[in-house]
Amino acid sequence: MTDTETEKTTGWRGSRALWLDAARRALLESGLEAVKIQPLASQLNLSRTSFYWFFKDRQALLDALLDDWEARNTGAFVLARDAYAETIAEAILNLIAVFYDPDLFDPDLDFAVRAWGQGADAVKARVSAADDARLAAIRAMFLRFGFDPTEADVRARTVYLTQIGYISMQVREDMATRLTRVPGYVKTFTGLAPGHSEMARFEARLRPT
Amino acid sequence: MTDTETEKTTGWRGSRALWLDAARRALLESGLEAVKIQPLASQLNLSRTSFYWFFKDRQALLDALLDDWEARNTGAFVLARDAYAETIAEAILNLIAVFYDPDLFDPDLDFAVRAWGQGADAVKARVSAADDARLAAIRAMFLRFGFDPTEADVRARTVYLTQIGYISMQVREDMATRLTRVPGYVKTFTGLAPGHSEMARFEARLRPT
DNA sequence: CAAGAAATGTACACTTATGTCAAGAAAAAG
DNA sequence: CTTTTTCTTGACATAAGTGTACATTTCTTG
Repeated sequence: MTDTETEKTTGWRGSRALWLDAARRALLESGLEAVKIQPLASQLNLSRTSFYWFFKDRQALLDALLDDWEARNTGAFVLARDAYAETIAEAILNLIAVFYDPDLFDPDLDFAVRAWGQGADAVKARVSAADDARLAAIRAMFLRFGFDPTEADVRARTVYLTQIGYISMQVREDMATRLTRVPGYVKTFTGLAPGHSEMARFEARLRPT
Repeated sequence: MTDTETEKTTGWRGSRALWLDAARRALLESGLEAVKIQPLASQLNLSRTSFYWFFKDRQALLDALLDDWEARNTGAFVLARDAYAETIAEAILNLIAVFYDPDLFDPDLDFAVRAWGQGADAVKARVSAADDARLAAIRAMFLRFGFDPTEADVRARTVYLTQIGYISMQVREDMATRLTRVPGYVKTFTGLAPGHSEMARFEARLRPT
């Protein structure tokens, strides 16, 4: 039960990570309602009660799931905030790149946790805390480029809420479609269109994905 | 069983509308998971099985709930699109007024339905359709004021997604706090700050709420 | 290869939900 | 005040989920 992060491969069929992964998949695809031990056991071809060797009860699984979300989707914003940028447009492009990178930010997971929070106050509180921290990071970017506090706040909100809105719409678009809108967004967000070299650098960065 | 919209007051304890209201409250406060017949019956102090006189089964209740959402949160956008406006700033203010008016648009219900859609494809489809219609209405506003199609699209998205994002964050702020950000939003959304008289007209409109 | 630890599975007890049926009470209509 | 329609309820059958106890298997280690 000592969770030292690095789970070495055992000869056993099940594992804590296996149940957790299955739980996350269920949460992503069908919401909290689908995170039930019995169905997960079927998917894993394991006896339902085997679960209780790894987790005390269902609540322990849900707690682990929330920790997992926080670990995955946090830090990306701090990364973007501290990234090098010569103009506000470049800074915003850095941020957008984070949103577009599945390794740094998982939009579906974020939405699923948000939906989950509707019914669970403890979850809602953690989501709120994350929102505050993220907004603060974005606001810092605008402040650094000389926007006055009030305007920095509103612009940061516009950037962040637009992303949360996009995530909440649960759209599935290919990268090409999304990219066509990026210059427009940057212009709207900052009041200034991005330069050609800035866009080129941005697109190059997205390529290896 | 003939549902002629105008439910007259009967001497009976229960009614279709009573169950539907309770269901909506449950959906709003705790999500779909809470929309169960047994708990609702307890809240209403009615026998659980009484429900089946008004609805065929649980699914029928959920269908009604979705119809209810569509009836409530549709049309508001068309209203805003067709409202009189001399400038794009005024047009956007008309739209924001719709979002801020609980009689025209219920943000919590919208979020709850969106969260519900995560697990139910049929629901997701209806939400998507609503999103498309709403985006189209907002895009039309920008087009009417001479924005070119690409820019109108991105700006419409920014406006709409910002709202959906705000709704999804489930924040509880008083009207005064929200109002302070409105001029900033209009400036970001349209590229032009609203005039004093425009803001005055907007605030006056919100007053009777 | 024996012994112990790690994981699995079976049986049981319990809870909460759904939906049907038929008996009955309460309004409304006559 | 009777009849009829509308609504209410309790009993039943069923399903899906939770969690505990204990026996059993399967790996790992000495």
